[in-house]
Amino acid sequence: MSSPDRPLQNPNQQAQVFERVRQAHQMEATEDYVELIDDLIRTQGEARLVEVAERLGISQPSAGKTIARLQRDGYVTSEPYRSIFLTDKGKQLADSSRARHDIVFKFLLAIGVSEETAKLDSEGLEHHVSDETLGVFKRIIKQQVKK
Amino acid sequence: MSSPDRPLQNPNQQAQVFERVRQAHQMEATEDYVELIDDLIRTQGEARLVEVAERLGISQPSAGKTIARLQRDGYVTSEPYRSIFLTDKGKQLADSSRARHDIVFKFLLAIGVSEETAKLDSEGLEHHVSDETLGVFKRIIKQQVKK
DNA sequence: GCCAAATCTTAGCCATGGCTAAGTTTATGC
DNA sequence: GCATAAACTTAGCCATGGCTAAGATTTGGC
Ligand SMILES: [Mn+2]
Ligand SMILES: [Mn+2]
Ligand SMILES: [Mn+2]
Ligand SMILES: [Mn+2]
Repeated sequence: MSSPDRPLQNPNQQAQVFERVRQAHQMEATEDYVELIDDLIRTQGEARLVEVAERLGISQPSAGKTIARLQRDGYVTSEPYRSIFLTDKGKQLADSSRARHDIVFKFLLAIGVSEETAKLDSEGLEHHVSDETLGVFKRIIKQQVKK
Repeated sequence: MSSPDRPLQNPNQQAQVFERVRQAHQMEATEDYVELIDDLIRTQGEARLVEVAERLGISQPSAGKTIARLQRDGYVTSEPYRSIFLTDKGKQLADSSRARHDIVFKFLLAIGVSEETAKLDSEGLEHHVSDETLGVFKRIIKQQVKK
């Protein structure tokens, strides 16, 4: 029942690890919103607040507040009572976020995770995968396809 | 340059995916704290606030506030100016969190990610891995060891 | 074209998790 | 054992991201 040794690492190193997670979380809402807005524009022609809120499972005022922040930070534009548009910056973030999300999703499928679980897990995992790890994921997806 | 089809899923289903990520994030601080506190008790004999704060890379008052919440929720006990102890509930959460964290870390190593990146990525990823995916990770770690 | 329903905004609330500044208590060194 | 340093608490600030209730605007049906 004894647990394996786990020597403490350098305090400053460890602090940098947690700092990086906090940074990832700071971008998370932004990435999920622009990705969703882009999906809605592609498939429905426009992104309405009511639909963004419904798909996130939150209230319209909550979604509206975050949209205001996204506008403040230059990811979207929106006028009162109108639908939401992505800026170039927002579109670029949406594209890269979706690409990363898709790789994480396909990777999970490739190693044998079910569709349903892959969909659930990838929504959270996507924001914490480094470029290096993403590269490894891509390689494994390719190998799987070959077989 | 065209992107693959990505039909929108059912709104309610999608909302449940995001709801699950929000739940995971709600437990995240708790898990990281009890895991760290347990590590400190194991290796240093006790967990002092000053060290918790230093290793998380945040101020002492910030760490203290979260410790107060953990106490309120029954994960730790602490008296003013004394070190921090885990309750049974806290110890159990620490153990399962560490086990999961270790599996995610070792899985990344097993598929070819570097030590440094595995350490960084696993700190965020650990909170979003379902039991099903964790099972697949374990299997792949075992296979790797056999080779 | 008008009324009702849908959509969106505004106002105000809350919890979490960051911060700094300043005060209190405990520990340490001499 | 006393002075100083270290550790901890308190107070008060902020941003994010949830909520409800209620008011404003737009849309759609007839
Ligand atoms: Mn995504
Ligand atoms: Mn996501
Ligand atoms: Mn996360
Ligand atoms: Mn973590």
